[in-house]
Amino acid sequence: MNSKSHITLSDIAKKLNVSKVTVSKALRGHPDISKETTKRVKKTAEELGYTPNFAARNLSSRKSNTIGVVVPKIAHFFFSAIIESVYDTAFVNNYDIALTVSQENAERERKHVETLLAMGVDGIVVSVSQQTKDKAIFEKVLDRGVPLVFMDRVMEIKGTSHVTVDDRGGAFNATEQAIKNGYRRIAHFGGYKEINIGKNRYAGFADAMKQYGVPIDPELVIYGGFGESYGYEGFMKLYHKGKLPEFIFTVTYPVALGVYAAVAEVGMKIPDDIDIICFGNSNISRFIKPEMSFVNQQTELIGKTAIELVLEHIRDSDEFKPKHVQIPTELVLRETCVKNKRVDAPVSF
Amino acid sequence: MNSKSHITLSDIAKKLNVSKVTVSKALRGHPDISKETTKRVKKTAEELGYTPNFAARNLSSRKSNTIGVVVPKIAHFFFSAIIESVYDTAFVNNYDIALTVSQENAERERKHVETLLAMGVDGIVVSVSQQTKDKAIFEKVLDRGVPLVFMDRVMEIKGTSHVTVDDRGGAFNATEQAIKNGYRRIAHFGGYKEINIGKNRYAGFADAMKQYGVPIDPELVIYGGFGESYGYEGFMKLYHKGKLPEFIFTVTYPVALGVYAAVAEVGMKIPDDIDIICFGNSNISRFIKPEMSFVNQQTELIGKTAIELVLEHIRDSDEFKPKHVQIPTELVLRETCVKNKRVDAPVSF
DNA sequence: GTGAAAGCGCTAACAG
DNA sequence: CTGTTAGCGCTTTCAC
Repeated sequence: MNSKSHITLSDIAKKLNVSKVTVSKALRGHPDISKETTKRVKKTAEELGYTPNFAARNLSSRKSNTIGVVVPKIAHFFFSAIIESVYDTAFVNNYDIALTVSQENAERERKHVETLLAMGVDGIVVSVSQQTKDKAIFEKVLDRGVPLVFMDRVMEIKGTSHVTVDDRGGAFNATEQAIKNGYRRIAHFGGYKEINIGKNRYAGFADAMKQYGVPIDPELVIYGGFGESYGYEGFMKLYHKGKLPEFIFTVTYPVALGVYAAVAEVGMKIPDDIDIICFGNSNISRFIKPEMSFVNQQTELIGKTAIELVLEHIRDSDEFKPKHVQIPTELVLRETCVKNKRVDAPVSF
Repeated sequence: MNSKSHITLSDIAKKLNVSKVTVSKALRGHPDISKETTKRVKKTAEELGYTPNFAARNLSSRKSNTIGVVVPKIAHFFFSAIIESVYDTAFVNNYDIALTVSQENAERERKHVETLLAMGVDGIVVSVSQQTKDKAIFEKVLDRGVPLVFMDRVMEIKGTSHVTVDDRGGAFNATEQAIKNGYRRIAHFGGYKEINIGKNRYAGFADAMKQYGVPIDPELVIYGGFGESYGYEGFMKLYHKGKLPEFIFTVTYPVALGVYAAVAEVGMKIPDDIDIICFGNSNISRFIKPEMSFVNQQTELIGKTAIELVLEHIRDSDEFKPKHVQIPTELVLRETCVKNKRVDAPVSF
């Protein structure tokens, strides 16, 4: 704000010879006010170039019409896709978004939540950082009576809603697909096992291996992170050990991309020399050859659902019971994980 | 907000037998207040779980400590990288960011700017949508005395600062590199020519072609958009026409990625059958083989500079003269655009 | 259908 | 160093 004098409700009121209250109500389309007056008010507001003052509005109404969001990262397809959907969903519902980025840092996350509270947001949506252990700040949110929804990366706290992906089921399907193609030496690049998605995707992998009686080789289960470099390094480690698997199931698309690069570097070919599938997707996957098969996690739906859940909670704040929504996955087959490995000795179940 | 009663300044004041003002000042570390009192105040604030009310603070101080940002898209590396840097820079300066997304829609952009004004942000940073023609909303921002900075995609409006990339110079360097490698039939996939970056990158391309006396074949200059699909379609169009160039210079990394996919599909090889370079980069480029050479536009620096410029303007609102900062580019050579096309007939200049 | 009074929680300006 | 007074611009009763 600055020196320039602003037009306020009173200015409009004066000009129209009505009270502030009438103007305020008219501007918000309150049914108290006659169509006639409402029209006149809106017209002069327009003419005068009136801009409402949200700080004043929020202070007196004790609502902000804003949903606070905390994500660990932006510059990664998974999150940026979710965020875009979060913004779109808020937009159609006439809500604003206050977005903050923790950069995978728990302390920064805590500060951001404090800020959102101070801003008086009507609800908060969080995807926690990799570090986050302490629940205190989230309990503070609940204490304040602010609806809280976790998205993808969750904390188990009573009173909060969750939107998660069916990680275990999706991982099961991917692994099963590999097994049905005849693969037996199957590796899993799992990200971080401390985080729910790492844990659950491993579980789905293990489920499938067990169900089909395929042994898990612990040396082929590799952790380290969710980014490209971990895929690259993981592959190289196995390669240099001389312990290459026939197949790799990765916890994220970026990890798989790292594997692509490593495989190319050592002069091997996907899917003939080593085959692969991943959990998740990317906007560019259509343009990376061979086009990878993947477990689709419907990012758009995740963001949309999270926002709709907070809104539901906000609007229904007495009745609302926290919900745990699980977004189903879809196995999408492209050019990897589609050929039968052992043509000479087909397996059937 | 909700039923739960909040702790306010008065509560702390009462408990400590001082006035609200003292508490307010102490909490903000105002030098008026003694160390002793400040300490006590902060301690009880902590104990009581005090959360400041920004709406009240903003209303009374007429500042929001927030910078509004409008970008056309999030789920694209270029913007998400800038946004991350915008957030980081604001964070170290103790400012909040109010981010909005226009989705390349001028009307939505206008609404978002109105919202930011209503929120009373202290400054605004905008990267305009592809559609934007009307300057009115931005002039309104200036009218209100709110500092305005354009970032990458700019509008020519007096009183605003600009952060742009040296598009023309970078495009020149890329094209020159191709020419020096012996290429003559050079195509340019240029995005949209209506937008400054499309215009300027073409200009740099044309500069180089002219300077080295290489004719531009109009059929090899293709427009359509900044995304992958335009690269794919552009290549296919030329391919089916039987008018393939030796070399393509693309306006963005995604466009080049589309070309990669198309080239692979028709069974050709980069860089041997057709060579390429692009303007811009992506977080995944290291993992796409052959690794593309590119014009680096230092996304991080763009976001950082934009925020620093608004802050400078905000802090110095009388003295400040709008600045036009141009971020230099760097030609980064990897595995494309590095071999001399005509080994038998080397060219020199 | 309209308006008067009161106050949201905080900070600015000044006085002591 | 501390406190008093006033008011930011709006919405919420509740009376008319």
